Amino acid sequence: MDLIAKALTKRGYKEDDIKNILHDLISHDNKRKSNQQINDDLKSKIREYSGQIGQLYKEGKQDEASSLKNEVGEIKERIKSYDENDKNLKTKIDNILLSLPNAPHDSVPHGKSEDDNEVIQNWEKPFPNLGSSALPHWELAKKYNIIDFELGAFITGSGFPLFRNKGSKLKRALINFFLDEAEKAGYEEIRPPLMVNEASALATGQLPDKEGQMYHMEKDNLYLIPTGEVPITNIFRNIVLKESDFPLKVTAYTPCFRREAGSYGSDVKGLNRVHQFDKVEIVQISHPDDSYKLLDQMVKHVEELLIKLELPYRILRLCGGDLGFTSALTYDFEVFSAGQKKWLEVSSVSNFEAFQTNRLKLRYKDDKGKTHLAHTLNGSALALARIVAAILENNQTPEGIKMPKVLKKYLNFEIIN
RNA sequence: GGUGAGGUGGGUGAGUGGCUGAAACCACCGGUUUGCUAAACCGGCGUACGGGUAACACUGUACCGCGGGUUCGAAUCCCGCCCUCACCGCCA
Repeated sequence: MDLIAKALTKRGYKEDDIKNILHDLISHDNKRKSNQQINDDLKSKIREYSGQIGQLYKEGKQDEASSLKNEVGEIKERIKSYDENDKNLKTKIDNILLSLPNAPHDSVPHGKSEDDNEVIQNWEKPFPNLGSSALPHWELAKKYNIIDFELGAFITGSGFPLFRNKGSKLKRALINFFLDEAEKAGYEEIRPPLMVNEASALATGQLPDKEGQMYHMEKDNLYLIPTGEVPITNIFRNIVLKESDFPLKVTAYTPCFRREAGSYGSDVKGLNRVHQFDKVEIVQISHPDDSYKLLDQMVKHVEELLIKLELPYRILRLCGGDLGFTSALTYDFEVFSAGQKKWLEVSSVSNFEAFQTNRLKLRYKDDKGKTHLAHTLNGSALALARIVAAILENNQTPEGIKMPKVLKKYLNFEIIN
């Protein structure tokens, strides 16, 4: 309970709210326990009696049997109310628990908003010097006819850009590059469904927290995935692993769909924030003892990608107030996009500890045969839209936009002009 | 979408409404035995929520796809839903 209070405080909950939540939780739970004890006793009585009734019938003692029957009938009435009570309490408890965010790791800084995030690794080298003629990516996109925002808006709506020509090829190249790098790092590549059911969305914690951020198909009660994390992690729903299975590493390229309700202004200009974007996601299922070591590994992996793409980047540790609902510790990666002179978030690498596995029922047996919850981690490696924006802006020259060398083997051109 | 069959423990697979938390076999774990291996034999082998314990042990309840119902009593009967398989229809 102290842990919950501490966790919520760090996330910026008000003291009174915390008190109320805890009070409800404890009193409901106590009630449920005492309830269950009485109820179990009653049920056990019924089992005993019905056994006896059967016996009595065999012996032909109808009268005794029917008087017992009456007694069972009375007990059943009582059980009914206990059962109902139990159900109510359980849904109350579940609702509270589902609404509680994960507990932040000790290293998570205090703070209310993104302004309080801690820069743990800054960019020390100079930024690209483009002079005064530098264009933002949406103008470059138009100039070279590689992304058509208007056409995307015409077909679907704003925030659904249409990539064409070398823009389209650049995306394909990046996806292949990211997947190849993930494979080299030992991740199994999969192609998951892009829609998930309610159970899956609950298990990874998108529901109930992100209800309004997902596209929902009411008719079939399916959700368009907001990130590959959801289908990938749900591979492991309801599974008991052996200790020797760890770590499990899976990667996938998927489009991601987000409603981004409430966003506006320069934040959503061009590729900065879109409703559909491509992402290569990496996920690890870990032994609890190793998860922070693996988190560092994943951070390293993402950093390596940015270095290879020759993009200026910095790494932030999210503060309590900015930390995602499901995460215990998150590192964000931002790249500097020189046309806008702006940091763009391109990756988020998180350790969820047992938050998701609790909902997933993803456990493992230790050598004594006891089951424990595993840990889950994931990260974007990487999210495409903003990477494309940064590549376009940072690499622009009077002759055209130069492609990063590392993409050479994936592209049949070296410059967009 | 239509019709039919089916969903039982890690797997295969029994199961007349009470003696079934569930046979048997396989897998798995522990043990005995024979030079090793193999085999044979013996024992163990689910999850959740309670009680209990220092921790075990032990113990109550629930769970045979999910949710309801009938009954003194349900894996077993009834209803709804979901899923799987087969065939048909439609279709990239």
